[in-house]
Amino acid sequence: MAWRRLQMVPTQHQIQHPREQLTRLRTSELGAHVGERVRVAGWLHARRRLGGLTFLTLRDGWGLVQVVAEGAAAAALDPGPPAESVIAIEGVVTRSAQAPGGLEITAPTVEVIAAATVPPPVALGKRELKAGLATLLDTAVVTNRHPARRAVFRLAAAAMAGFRATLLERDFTEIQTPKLLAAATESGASVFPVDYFGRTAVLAQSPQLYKQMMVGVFERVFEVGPVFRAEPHDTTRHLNEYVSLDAEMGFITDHHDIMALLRDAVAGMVGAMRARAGAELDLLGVALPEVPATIPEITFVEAHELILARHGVDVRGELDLSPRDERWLGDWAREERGSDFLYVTGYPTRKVAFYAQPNPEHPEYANYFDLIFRGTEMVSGGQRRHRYEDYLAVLAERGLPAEPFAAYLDAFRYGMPPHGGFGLGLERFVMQVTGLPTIKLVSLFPRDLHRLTP
RNA sequence: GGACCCGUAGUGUAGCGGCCUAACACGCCGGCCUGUCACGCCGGAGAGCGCGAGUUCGAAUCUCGUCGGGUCCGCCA
Repeated sequence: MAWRRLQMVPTQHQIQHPREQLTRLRTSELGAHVGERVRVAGWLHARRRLGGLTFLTLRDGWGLVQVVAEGAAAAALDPGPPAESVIAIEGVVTRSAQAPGGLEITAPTVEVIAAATVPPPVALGKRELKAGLATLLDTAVVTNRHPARRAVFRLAAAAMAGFRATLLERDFTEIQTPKLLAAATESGASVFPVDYFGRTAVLAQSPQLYKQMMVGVFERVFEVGPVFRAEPHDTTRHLNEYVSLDAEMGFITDHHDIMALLRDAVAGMVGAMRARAGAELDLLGVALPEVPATIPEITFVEAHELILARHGVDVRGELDLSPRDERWLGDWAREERGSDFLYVTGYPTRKVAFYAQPNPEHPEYANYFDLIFRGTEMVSGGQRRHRYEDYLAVLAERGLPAEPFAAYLDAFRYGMPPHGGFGLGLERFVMQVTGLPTIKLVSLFPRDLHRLTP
């Protein structure tokens, strides 16, 4: 292992000009230190050797920087530590038109902090990762390091930050509801059972019931957290664990108040992606959507008529929209309304969850909406029922027992205002923004029908 | 749960009955190269074609089973 020679090579304790160890700078900070001798540390992203001249690319949590070694310094890097080894470099920040980004570090000394013991399974120093989905996911611990992969997750983080900021501005309180529950939060949905001290609990498939209860405490709440779905779905837009961005708010007139709130939340998410992750957007070549001041709205019934008129397919008897229908509606919104976003409102009451408030004038339709983003359903939301007796009636009508919902129903027994909210799938949003072909590439460690590791 | 597709070096692919003692690219190893930036050039190692059975004179190539992966639908975010 010839690179071990490096460990004998001068470290920061032995360099020619003994001094105290420099404070580590991030690669993103180097522009303010041109001409100074600095210390950077990170991963060995790439190496190009040209005889007496060696280029290293160092990657840290924020970016990349080129390091140029000549002469003896280059010889000391022959062959050097394997890719992805953790190294620290001290050298002079130099402005150079030839350097990527216009900056590079010259006259370096290289210290190996932790050598990689194997080469990465997929070459990480390339512009693109050449690996299939299964390889990418199975080796996510290292492939997620690639700048293009990391950028996706930074965008997700920016989206969450924008969501939080928007709701905090509007005096929402962030809450965390329990993920271990005694009973399913919504009827019919598949849940994961877990052993709870000898009893069977389930993983929360939605914060729905709890966030509604919390309207009784705070009026306005939101939550960013995981939800778990035991549905054995196997598609490019489903995960069995995903991040749900939930909001719930009291004293509304109807679902349109929620739709306006959601519009602002989405605009806040898009704005935060632009403000906080511009470099990542550039790297991925992502064009952010425009969020219209008012997102176009079409009713469920109108949507069916539209599909008949535009595509000659009669789905008027259906209780829902199929993925194909949603793609068609997305195309229509894009072409006819110039919007990537489209609200579909007024879903059939018997199709939506029991807590959905029916339209007072047309009780067969609910004050409910979906937000379609570029042809895929991204959000569901609406106005909830808020009267105790309405809940008793709907539970009875649907043949659901009241006992599992006792605490939930108590909230209404003790008085709740008209309220509503929504749940937005973070990964779906980021998938649609980035145009990635599968939602599994938007989750750090996706959980799907076949994958429980890593 | 239903329909369909695919499993070949570390990775991505080609080969689709004999020309395969399995090819190409990236990665890896060795050599040369002082401005690369998907560096370039030369050389090398690395798979016996997911696994099992069968058909055939002959199978990576055909059939069946099995395991693994994926796409679409249902359902949802």
